[in-house]
Order: sequence, then C-alpha cells, then structure tokens
Amino acid sequence: MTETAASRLEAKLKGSGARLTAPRRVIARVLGEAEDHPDVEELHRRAQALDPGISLATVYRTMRLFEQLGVVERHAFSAGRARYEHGGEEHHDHFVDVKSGEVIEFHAPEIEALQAEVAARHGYRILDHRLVIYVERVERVEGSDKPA
Amino acid sequence: MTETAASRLEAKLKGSGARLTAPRRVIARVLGEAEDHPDVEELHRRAQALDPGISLATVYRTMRLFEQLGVVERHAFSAGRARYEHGGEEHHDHFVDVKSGEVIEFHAPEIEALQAEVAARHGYRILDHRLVIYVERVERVEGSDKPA
DNA sequence: GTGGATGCAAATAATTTGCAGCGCG
DNA sequence: CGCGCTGCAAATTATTTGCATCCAC
Repeated sequence: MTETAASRLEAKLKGSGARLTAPRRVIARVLGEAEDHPDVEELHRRAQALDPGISLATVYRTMRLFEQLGVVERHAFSAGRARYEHGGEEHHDHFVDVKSGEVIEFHAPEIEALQAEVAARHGYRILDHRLVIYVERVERVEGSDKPA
Repeated sequence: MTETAASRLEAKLKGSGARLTAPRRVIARVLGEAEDHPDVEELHRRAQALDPGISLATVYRTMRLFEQLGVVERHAFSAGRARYEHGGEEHHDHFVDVKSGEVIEFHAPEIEALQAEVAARHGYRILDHRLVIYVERVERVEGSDKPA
C-alpha cells in the first residue's frame, strides 16, 4: 500500500495546524509514490504533471515544511542538489553505487545497535544519524564459489 | 607533529604533477594546522592571514584539487557550506552535537567491520563511507551508576 | 472574512569560470 | 620560456524571499 505514505503526510499536515492545500496534496502524493530519492527539480516536474500550476518555490517551501514536520528526510548524497525521501517506515541507510550513481536502501539493525553503544560510551544519546556507504558491485570471480 | 599533514599534502601535489605554488603551500599549511572542520570561507580567512593576496576562487579551486587527489575530505554536516578536513590519518566518523553544533571525531572499527560485512552480503565492496551521528549530551542522572 | 499559502520574479548564497597576466618547473 | 595557476569579476547553480493575490478553515 504505497498510497498510505501520502495519507500519512496529509495527516501530519492537518495535525500540525498547517493548511491542506492543493499543491501540498499533490506533492505529498508525488513523494508517496516515489520509489527513488528525487531532488526538488524532479519533484517539481512530477508535481507539474499532476497539476501544471505548481511553482518551484512552492515545492521548496513544502519540502522545508515536510522536513520540519519530520515526515521527509533530506539527503546530500553528492554535492549539488538535495534529495528527499519520505521517512516514516523503518529507518534505513544507503549504498551509493559510484559507478552507476544508483542509491540502494538497506537495513542493518546490528550497525544501529553498535552506534548507540559507541555514542553512549562517549556520553551521548543518538537523535538521528546518516550512514552512506559508497560501493562498487563485486564481480563474481570464476571459482569463487565453494568448490567441491 | 601536526606539521606533517601539510608536508603530506605538498608531497601529494608534487607527485601528481601539479605545481607547488605559494597559495597552495599556504592552504596546505592552514589545513594541516586545522583541528576543526573549516568551510571554504574560514579557510580563506586563515589563508589570508598568512598571505593577504590569496583569493577565494583559489581556495575553492585548491580544495577541489585536494579532494580529487584524495588528501582532504569534503563534508556536508548541515545544509549550506561544505566543510573540509585533511584525510590521511586513520579513518574516523563524526558526532554532531545538535545543541552546540560541535563536531566530534570518533573511531569505531567494530562499526566499520560490520559495514563491510553488510555490504558484502549485498554483493558490494566498500570504496568509502560517511557516518554522521547527530547526538545530544547525556545528563548524568543521579543514581545512574550501578548501585551496591 | 482573514491569515496562511501560492506564484512570480527578484534576491541571496555557494560555487564555478573566462580571461589576461604571472611565475613554477 | 611555456603552460599551469592566479586574481578579479562576471556567470551559474541552488535555494530563499517580497509582494499582491487567493483560498482553506
């Protein structure tokens, strides 16, 4: 049910006292349907496909609002434009395939646990974290499988 | 021997065929002496203190060069300006104290090992990674120590 | 109705680049 | 002594903002 993500965004909006306007509804829907990590320009493009009147400024303003409400995460995988994804589900981190530029999500509770431990050791409590691992695909070398 | 960092930067410059100019020498020295994670504007300020002729454009160009040579790391701890540190020593990650904005380095080989394992599980080899943990200081609660 | 939200265009912020002259190798 | 590097200013890129109008509550 990918549709739920958009509804969650809308619910959060209403709850915060912000107005549920047409542009925000559209942007929430675009975010909810996104399987990738679009930047503002791409969000604008997709939003305009649904409602041509939506301005770039509104996309920027809306993303800032959503980020403050804690319903999206802003990423800076590379220099240049910021990229977004709707948070809400289970936390995950990212691989960036440096060859293809592709961003892949992954879960690693073991790493998170270790992070909390290390932070505690330094006298800190974790509020949030960002882990980005830059990788390349491992070639399957012939004979790498356990031979008989 | 903090001075060694600057020498390492200079050595890498010569080795790459790039020219060892006065501005680059100054910027290498500023980086080598930095205990923090200065942004370009701050690097420019410090460089100008040693040689008033150095331009902001040169600092930008030099940092790009150093980054390509792999002798400095660019960070984006928060939106806005990029911040730098000279790499070269042992790899480390960062805590960002969200209250004070302070950036603290830490080592956690255990986490790195786990990352490599998770990456391998997904068919990847790690080229690099960035882990930033946003934290707040833990108040020492009375009686939090193991009681008798 | 009315204050928050929008669109547009102009403003800022961060970084890059064209060009003529200078100096490292 | 040539080509890479520099400073300066103008150009680009990413994001924000002022303002008149509009519409969700």
